[in-house]
Amino acid sequence: MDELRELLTKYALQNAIFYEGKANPGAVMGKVMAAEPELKRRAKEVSALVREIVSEINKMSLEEQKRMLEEMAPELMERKKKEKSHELPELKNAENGVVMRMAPYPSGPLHIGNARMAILNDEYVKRYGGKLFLVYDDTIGSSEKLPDLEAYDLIADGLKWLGIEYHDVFYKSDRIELFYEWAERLIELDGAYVCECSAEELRYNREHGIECEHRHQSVEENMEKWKRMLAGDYEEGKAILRIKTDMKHPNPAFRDRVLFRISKREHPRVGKKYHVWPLLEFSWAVDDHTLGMTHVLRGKDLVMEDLMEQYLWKLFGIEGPEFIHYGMLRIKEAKLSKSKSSKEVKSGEFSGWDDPRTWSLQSLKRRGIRPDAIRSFILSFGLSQSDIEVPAENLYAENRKLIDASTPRRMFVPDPVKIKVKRAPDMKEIELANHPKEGLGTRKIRVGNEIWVSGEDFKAHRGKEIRLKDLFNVMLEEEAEFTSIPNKDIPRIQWVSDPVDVEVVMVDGSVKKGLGEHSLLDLKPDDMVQFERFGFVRIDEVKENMVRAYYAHP
RNA sequence: GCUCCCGUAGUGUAGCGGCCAAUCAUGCCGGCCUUUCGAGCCGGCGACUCGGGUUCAAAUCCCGACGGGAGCACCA
Repeated sequence: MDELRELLTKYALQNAIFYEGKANPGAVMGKVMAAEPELKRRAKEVSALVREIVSEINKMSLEEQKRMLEEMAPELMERKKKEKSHELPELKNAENGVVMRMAPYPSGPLHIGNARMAILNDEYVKRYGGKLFLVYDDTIGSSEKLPDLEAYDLIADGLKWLGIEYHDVFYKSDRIELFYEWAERLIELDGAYVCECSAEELRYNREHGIECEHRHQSVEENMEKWKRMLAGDYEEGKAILRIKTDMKHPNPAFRDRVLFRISKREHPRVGKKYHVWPLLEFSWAVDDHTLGMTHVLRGKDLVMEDLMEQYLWKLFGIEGPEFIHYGMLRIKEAKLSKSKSSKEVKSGEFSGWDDPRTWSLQSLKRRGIRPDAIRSFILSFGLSQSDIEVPAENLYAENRKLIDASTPRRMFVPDPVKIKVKRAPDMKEIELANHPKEGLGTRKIRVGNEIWVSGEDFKAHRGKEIRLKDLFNVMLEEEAEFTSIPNKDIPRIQWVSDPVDVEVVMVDGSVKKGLGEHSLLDLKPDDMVQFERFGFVRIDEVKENMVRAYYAHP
């Protein structure tokens, strides 16, 4: 047997014994090519030979095949498992370090969608070394999207909590004059013009590829009108600075976009100092260059902005960073709109920026979700460009992994129903473990004549024998008959005696009221507990006879 | 309508010409364990959108269809 024939036979035998005695020529071929890449040049010849050998081998019994392989190449008898890592993909041109940025708009706190932007940046800067900047993208916005002074701190708090390390902070609102300088350069390059069309005209012209009269103004005329814009000679909406691209550009979104517009609204940081404000594309074209960015991570909704920035850099003759996009992420249970939440918070409909319905980082913190859980959750999406909708369950699973072992168990009964146990044995106090597996100590529970169970359990098991978990068995009624003490294989339900009032703020903002065991009063805010058969909660407030908690997840 | 992006199990995700008869997580189902419907352990279910092409070889490359998303704001 020649060398090639022997090699092919080994792999064919291996494939056959892995798959019930029947080898597949394609699969064998693949293995062979992977093992001996230099055979690729003789692929046709090899392929024919494999077919021939496989058909021979498939005539043999599985036993014969095994014997033969054992003789020829025993090392191939075992299946090897391949290890795979699930890391973020490499960035191009990042070997010498990176400079990256996070650019939140301060209209509210970061929500879990914004956390993706922050975490991805943080991961890459830590991987390659370099700098990460926080750049508040606080231009004047729009009437639907207003910058808000308290949002600056909410954002910084959220980043800190997430463990994002950044090296410097910038404010767009401090850089307006820099943008003016670059605007004038652009006008001088005849790359932009002042347009006095109305928003409607502009939209119409853009849709139909029509050039308006202003497009043909001279550089001098444009400069003069620009100066008048800065001087305040125009009212809002009466003049804008537009880039000159091509009104017939196949992509309507690319046609002569607006670079600066007039807004006389008051800005929360700089007041009425400026009334000519840049738009995102222009300010970033300048800043991505002047701040020395190497890579920019942004959502897929901003691809047009890449093109505009690149177009501007070319006009200016400067270089800019690489852009990397990720797809749109939605949490199924959350409606990720900052402006909507903002209204509900301001109106008092929500309890604040940490109301669970906002899905802000603050709200997740209040529910007892760990920042590390958010990080693994976010990293599980990688850098994919698909638009995805993920159930919050995935986040909860990550969090559960982190907290389960260290979280004590307690009993809690929502919508309690009081029962009296007749002829109950005299048990003044019992001692229960805080966790079924981990050594988290014990606590004592005083047992009185009156016992409460949850309304739901009462309804479901009324008239039947149930076990009050860790206590004894009863026929479940308002006047419950004691039956026995030893554990039985019947439904086990939670109960409380010597109770304290408990309120649990649920994810939808509603409040679940019930009773919990007395030992809850020993807890402190931020402690996590699992209410058995109810879910994990974070203790938010402990008063004399009342405990308030936030629901985390099942 | 135009432009761009994306289509791998229920949901996400890895893979990016042969080692894929496809990874991992989550979910679901079953078993064990357990005085929680939790956790753990074991086992199972479940996917390359479709049609052409290139190639000895396609989830992977090319073309087309279909499906989803984003942009076309004087928002970011």
